[in-house]
Amino acid sequence: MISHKDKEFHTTKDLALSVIGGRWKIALVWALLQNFPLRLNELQKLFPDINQRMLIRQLRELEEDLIIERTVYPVVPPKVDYKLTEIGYSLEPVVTAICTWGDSYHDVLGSDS
Amino acid sequence: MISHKDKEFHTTKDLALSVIGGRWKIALVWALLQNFPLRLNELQKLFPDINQRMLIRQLRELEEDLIIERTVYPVVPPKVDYKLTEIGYSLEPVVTAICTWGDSYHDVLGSDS
DNA sequence: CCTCATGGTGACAAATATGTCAGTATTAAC
DNA sequence: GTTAATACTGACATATTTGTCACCATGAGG
Repeated sequence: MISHKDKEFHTTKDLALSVIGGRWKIALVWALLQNFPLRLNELQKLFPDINQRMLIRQLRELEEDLIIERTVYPVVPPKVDYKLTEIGYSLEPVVTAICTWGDSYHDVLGSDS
Repeated sequence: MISHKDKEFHTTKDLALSVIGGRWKIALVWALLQNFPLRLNELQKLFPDINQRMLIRQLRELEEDLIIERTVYPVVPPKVDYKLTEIGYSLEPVVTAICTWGDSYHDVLGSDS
């Protein structure tokens, strides 16, 4: 059994899904794969549909799961940025596979209705 | 906007996640990638932790999303089997990427505590 | 002092996803 | 007539995830 955050998983793919399964997580990882370090307000501009509270929560969870790294600069006004860790960066093939599949799935849906 | 089941998605990856995001869906697709057509009771044996109701619901959703195909044989006792459609089968790279990443993530977790 | 920018937090509400339990239909075999 | 196998369905309870709203702290610049 794999144990993580008080939950138990049978397989590593269940573990993987628990990490990347959040509503906005793949999107956040995707954004961070492209634009290296991003500040909170930059992320808010990239994802106007996520409210700030939710955005922060998803970022915190990704941080707990060691996918991203949060850096606080001791300046005023505050500056904090987020970037992928090594293991986070290694999600690239997953994100790519999902995007690629999503495109072809979208095509399939489009051509049968 | 991509519209599907009354929901709107900005990107195809959000669409993809809405299809494969269920608690057991990747696991089900993974099982069907390996053992071609599977009957309900075979799936129940493969996943003893999913209760029947939930299993059927996930299967129905995958069917609605055109990932799997359900075949009913007009015999008694009833026989029904499930197999991947072509677009469902094309999820293979996604499932593989998730499994591969899950393994390395598991290793990372293991070696830092 | 007042305002602004930035990056937050806490309490709570609503929505969605999961899980549990009991019940249904068919017909063949005993 | 009773049981057994298979594949379900409906009503409901619980858990988990997401969203909303109001609020806080800092220090610079006016």
